[in-house]
Amino acid sequence: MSDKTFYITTPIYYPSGNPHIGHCYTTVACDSMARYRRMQGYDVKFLTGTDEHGLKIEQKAAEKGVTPKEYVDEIVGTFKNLWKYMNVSYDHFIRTTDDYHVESVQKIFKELYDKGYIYKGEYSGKYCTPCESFWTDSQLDENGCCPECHREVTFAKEEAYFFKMSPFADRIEKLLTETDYLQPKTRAVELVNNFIKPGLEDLCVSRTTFKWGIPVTFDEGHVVYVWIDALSNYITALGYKNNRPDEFSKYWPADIHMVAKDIMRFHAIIWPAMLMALELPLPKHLAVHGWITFNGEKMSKSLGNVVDPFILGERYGCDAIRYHILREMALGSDSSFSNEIMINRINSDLANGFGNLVSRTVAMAEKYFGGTLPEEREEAEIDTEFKNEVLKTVEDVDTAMSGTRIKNALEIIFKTVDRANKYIDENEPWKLGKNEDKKARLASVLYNLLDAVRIISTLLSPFMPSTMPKVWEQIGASADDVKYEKLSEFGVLPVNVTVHKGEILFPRIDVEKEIEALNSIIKENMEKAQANLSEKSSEKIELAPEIAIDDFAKVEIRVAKVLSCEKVKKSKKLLCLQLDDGMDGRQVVSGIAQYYKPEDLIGRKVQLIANLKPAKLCGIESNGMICAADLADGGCQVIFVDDSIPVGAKIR
RNA sequence: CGCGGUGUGGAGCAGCUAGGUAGCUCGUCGGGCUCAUAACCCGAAGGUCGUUGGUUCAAAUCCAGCCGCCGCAACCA
Repeated sequence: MSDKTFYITTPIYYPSGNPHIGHCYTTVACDSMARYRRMQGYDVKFLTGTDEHGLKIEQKAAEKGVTPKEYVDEIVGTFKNLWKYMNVSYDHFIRTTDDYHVESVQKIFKELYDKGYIYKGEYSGKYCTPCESFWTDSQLDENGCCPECHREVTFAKEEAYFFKMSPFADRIEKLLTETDYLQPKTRAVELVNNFIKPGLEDLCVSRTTFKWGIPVTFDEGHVVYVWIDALSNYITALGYKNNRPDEFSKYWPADIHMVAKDIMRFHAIIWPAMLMALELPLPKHLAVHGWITFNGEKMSKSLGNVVDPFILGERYGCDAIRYHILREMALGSDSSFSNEIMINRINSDLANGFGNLVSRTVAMAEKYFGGTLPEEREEAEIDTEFKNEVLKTVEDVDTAMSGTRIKNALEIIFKTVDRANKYIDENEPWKLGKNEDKKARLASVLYNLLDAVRIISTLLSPFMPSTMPKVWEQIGASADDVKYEKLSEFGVLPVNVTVHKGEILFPRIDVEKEIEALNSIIKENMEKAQANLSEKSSEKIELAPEIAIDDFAKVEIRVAKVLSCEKVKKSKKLLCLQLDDGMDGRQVVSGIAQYYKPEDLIGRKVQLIANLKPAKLCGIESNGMICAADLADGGCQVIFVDDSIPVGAKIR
């Protein structure tokens, strides 16, 4: 093994549900980076895993009537199966329930406490007693109630441990703005402006409201909250402060943490702060990629618009799925996945481009030479140019991969595939084949093509590891021929190489037929999801605690008429309504902009909670609220009042 | 006036840092070829580079304003 090391990680995924193509995205990208570096001779450590603690898992397990551990064990199994299926070559799979991880986290927590970075304080906020949960204001539902059970919340305090972030603010800002830690860097400004400039708040790192977590060793009742538990997996997996073999000194700091943009913040700010507090070196790069949107919509499990990666893989082969994922992936921006884009991509690049190149080259070697090339050769001037272009790809790919630009690397390789197809036309081997005098020239052309395929397929092997060995078999390349060191020259395959025509690598897909098939699968899924939703909502109606008539009398509901209505600028959800309430008129802000246009409301009569304490939303005063019903699909419908009822009438 | 990004032929994008013939992939049309997975190769059509103004001999590129879209933050009383 080389002394050059390469440590790359995926986030650890939260096993509250089965994995989907979004998880594949990050994991397959890391896998191709890991395989690429391994091929180059690096001593690679590739880590993935699952983040298994927390309230949500505890609750889901309770719903199913199993222990949290039993619950996650099952889902972790499906993650591992998917990675196996997608040919993901992780070196270690960490689970935050693993003993060594628990041990390390407890030590890390204690160390931070001893160093004075963690202190005991009070966590205060809106608390829902039945759910035993704290909620921030933004998590509450539209009535200011618990988002889980929709009961009233109370203001409460509990003891909690906090991690001091402020001492690290300056260093983190520099890390983000002055180094190339963050890829792409455009997001640095966003982070600095939104979080660092307003002042970093101390982070709550323990909870007493649930049990399913790592206990704080020196204070019974407290469990370590997600941050320290989950983020530290990147070092506990290396044996940091536990009895696993010490790989920490070898692999740390990590070369790349790859994450999706939704968890960028934690890896860009909190994780560096933790490492600074522990006085450990910082990771070299944080590669942030965008979301996947499917058919233009955000992917959503509850909507059911996600096609299961297993099903896609079964239809087109896992390498085709891997290729599509990697080819569309870009750091920073979102990528839109649609069945049509995917199928067209597979057809044009893999079937027509690469697959067909291999097929026609091998077929000609068989047709003209019975499979084994003769040794007589005749090189031409045109060959040098071709060879140089092919060899150039190797360095270009390396440049792209060094910047984690996987998509770019694939673009470069496929440009060379096109070049090779063109080389065939330039030489018209089918004409050479008809002329006995030209056999030596023909042998040279075919040899150059086979050797070019050797280089191309070797470069592609980190991205499509299942298919490339089949290519090597077809072009008669030995394991030794496809080593990375041999990519810098032509003439590696044996002079009298023997080819073996095999099965079609990437069959062409019938676009219309497949899209129809996939759409019906999606439709079925969505119907199932809908059915699930309505089933759940009908089962789960649970009333809020009983109230007395006096309590109800406290609420004053009156009929009001909407005089005018406009969107609150700079907000997505808010409409600002001017109401005739039978008194002096009033202004109410309501979060229904996504469901109603201003003109839909003007002139209509609505129910107004008239004695609600005024509040400011986005800087605009709101005096009361409008009654609306929540719909099962997450939408909302205003309760309009019959026009015959006069404005100001009291409702009870 | 919260912060940031983006707007380029039908679609998706590159080019903009260091101004000077507008480029790539897919699609469309025409031609060629027949070794190959109805694949491959060549050619063509198609763009006032969001809009208005400014700087300059010269602006997709620099500056200012406006419009549209997206993301983050805020926010569902």
